[in-house]
Amino acid sequence: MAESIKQIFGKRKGLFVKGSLWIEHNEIPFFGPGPVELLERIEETGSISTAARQMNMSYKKAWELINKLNAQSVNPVVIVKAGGKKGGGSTLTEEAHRLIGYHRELRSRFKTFLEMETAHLNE
Amino acid sequence: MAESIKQIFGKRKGLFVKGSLWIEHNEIPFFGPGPVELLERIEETGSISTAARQMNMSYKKAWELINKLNAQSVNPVVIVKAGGKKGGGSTLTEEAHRLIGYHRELRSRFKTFLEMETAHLNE
DNA sequence: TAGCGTTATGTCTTTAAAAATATAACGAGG
DNA sequence: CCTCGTTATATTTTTAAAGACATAACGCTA
Repeated sequence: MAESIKQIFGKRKGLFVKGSLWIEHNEIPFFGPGPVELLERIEETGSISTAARQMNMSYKKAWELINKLNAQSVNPVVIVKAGGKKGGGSTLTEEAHRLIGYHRELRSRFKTFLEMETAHLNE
Repeated sequence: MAESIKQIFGKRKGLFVKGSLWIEHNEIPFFGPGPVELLERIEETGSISTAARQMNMSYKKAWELINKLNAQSVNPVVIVKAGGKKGGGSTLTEEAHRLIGYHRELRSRFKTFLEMETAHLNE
């Protein structure tokens, strides 16, 4: 079956099954690969702005992501403080750590799925 | 594990794992859900333009999709004829049928994957 | 050869998303 | 009470995608 597909393209290489994955809460998509990396970097740096800089993301976009994330969960996922020592900063809550861990596993399973489908496609 | 995630959101319902899937050939994405439906409707109607109309898609966009599809495969997937009886028309080749069938199966497996992950997420 | 419905393209406008820019609030520490 | 780096937010500009419009080519049929 699959080998009859790949020969449509002639070449052996360069045929992949790709995809993207996210979580939706009440119809609102809220957790793709971007937010996860942002959370991880916030944990490392303790700052939304430097985390965003590292990812080459505008502070505004990062802040909006965090804001949305906090709004959709019962308890905030990132606790933020403006002003004070070193100007302020942000730290992750337990919920954030759980989300990161879960998403890592989910993405790993998805990666396996895509690799299997790609292998199947290339016979 | 998963139940400790869902309680972050408080509510029981409305939590889904969603995703999208496509095939890439030489880094170029070329086959998502849109093109499949277009192919199916071309088969039914024998015409790109009426197929596009049915999907509420502009003829131009439909034509670009078909063009790209034909360009990336060794043999054309849709054979098109301008002018002639009834003004012309389009028919699918064997390759198109194989693509449609394969894609249907692929999407079915993906659907199962998403449903399993959603169930797992909601415990 | 005129008419018809389709394929084939170019261009222009509209819309939406992203990026850039600017500015204010915050609050501990010097 | 001033500075500093961060969070918070509004406004403008740029860019990209989609859509709308217009027009020509095609070739069978009458």
